[in-house]
Amino acid sequence: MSDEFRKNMALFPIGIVMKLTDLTARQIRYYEQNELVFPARTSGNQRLYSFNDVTSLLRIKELLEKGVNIAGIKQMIGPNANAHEDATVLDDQSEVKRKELTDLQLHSLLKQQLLVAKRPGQVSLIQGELSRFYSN
DNA sequence: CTTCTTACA
DNA sequence: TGTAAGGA
Repeated sequence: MSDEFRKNMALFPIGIVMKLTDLTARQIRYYEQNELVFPARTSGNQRLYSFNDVTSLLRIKELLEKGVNIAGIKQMIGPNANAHEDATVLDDQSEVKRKELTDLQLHSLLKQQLLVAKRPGQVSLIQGELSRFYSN
């Protein structure tokens, strides 16, 4: 029940989100304009994204690549953001989709840890191991 | 150096 | 979407 809290904690700036999602700052801000994501702001007006925001962006990216437009995505995000195939053009098996989402979160988590450990000084216990799985 | 907004190609 | 400009 407190896990949700951490997932909703506004933690990373747009630069990190760019690496995590492979989206440009332009795109990320654009999606925000269209109310697809709602990042928090720092006192200095800097955007801060939560884990959930990153996950949302990854999902948005997915849908966009499948040919769904902003308006379409907007409609299927608020109400029931869970596994739903709008019978029209979406083709996912609820079971498979759920696993993919979990994997994306895991992927983000690992990358996040890598990034956090990169700055301070090479004092990470997992640095070596994880480095072999990610190019960034 | 990173991010922000606005505006134009 | 990309990118330049001008400020924080």
